[in-house]
Amino acid sequence: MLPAVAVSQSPEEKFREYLMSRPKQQRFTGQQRDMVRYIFQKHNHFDADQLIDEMKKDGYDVSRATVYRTLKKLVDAGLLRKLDIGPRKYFEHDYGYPQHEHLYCVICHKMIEFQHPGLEGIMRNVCQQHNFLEQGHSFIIRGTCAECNRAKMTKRRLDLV
Amino acid sequence: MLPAVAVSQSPEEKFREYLMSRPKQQRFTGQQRDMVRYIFQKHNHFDADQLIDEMKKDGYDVSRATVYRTLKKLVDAGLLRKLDIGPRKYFEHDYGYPQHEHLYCVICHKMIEFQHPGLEGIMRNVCQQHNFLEQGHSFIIRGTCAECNRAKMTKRRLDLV
DNA sequence: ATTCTTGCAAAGCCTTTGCAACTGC
DNA sequence: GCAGTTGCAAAGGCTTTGCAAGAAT
Repeated sequence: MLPAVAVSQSPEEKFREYLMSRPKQQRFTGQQRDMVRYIFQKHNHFDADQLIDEMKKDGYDVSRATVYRTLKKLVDAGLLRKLDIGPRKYFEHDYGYPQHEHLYCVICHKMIEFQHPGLEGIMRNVCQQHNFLEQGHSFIIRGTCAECNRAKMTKRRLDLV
Repeated sequence: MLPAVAVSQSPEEKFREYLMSRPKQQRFTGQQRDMVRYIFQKHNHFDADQLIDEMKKDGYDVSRATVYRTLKKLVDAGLLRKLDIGPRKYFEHDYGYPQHEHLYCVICHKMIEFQHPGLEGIMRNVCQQHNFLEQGHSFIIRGTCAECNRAKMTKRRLDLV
């Protein structure tokens, strides 16, 4: 987990502002407020289903359709980032959280965040070269994490006995 | 389009070899041969649907289910790479084609390939730091390509008249 | 002959949507 | 009270699968 980025507004305020400023005015409802608070109270990666399960387990009354609709708005508002990993769509904090990339463990499905000082320059470079206007990017390295590697090695050793 | 990488076998041969070497022996059928030849005769990015359409247009008799099944084998065999771009799954040559990353134009859906000498080192670095064993990666920069940017600018100029 | 592959259509999975009831402003 | 939101269930897109018929070895 990386250090947070200082922001002047709470996610909730920022979302209200986004809703107000649309060409077509949108409303800030109780369920949306619950979702924003719930999501920004912890830091992790989640997909729609996980969020629904967790929120229900914690006593919130959320409907699948509304969660999908609200997640879309949150991405649009710049509060969340969407990640495509294989067939699943994950979400993670964007507002108040630094830009980063991911290592994705194909065994335990853990996501490890990383930053690298050279990346930004490379991207700027490449885009310039192709006259390309970046809107966003995703850089995901797939493989096996330290723990799972250890487990595999232990297992291999046991198999040899 | 990048320069090809020299390989000793034809894609077809390499696929046969893969099929033979499985724990459970698999067969090389006419439809699979058609697909391998068709796919490796041109270089481009495609999804299952596009491939089916194009092959049908060119007079081949392919069924959706078999195309999906064969594409999966081709990825497994190391002939194709799979890309997740938003909701779509694209395929591209892996065998005989160099490692590269993508710029994806959100307007015209063009995919531009690029390579950058610094990337490999960064990845090796990051993986080492986390004791992570890489199996593959995807680096996709989303945005608007040179042509679409030009078109937008022209349009803006016209709108101002 | 045996075993794998094919094609169909049905089922799956995840996400979106039409619509009537509801609620924020 | 108006306009946007909700929840349901139904529809969507894309992919996978069960099964009987067909093909490869």
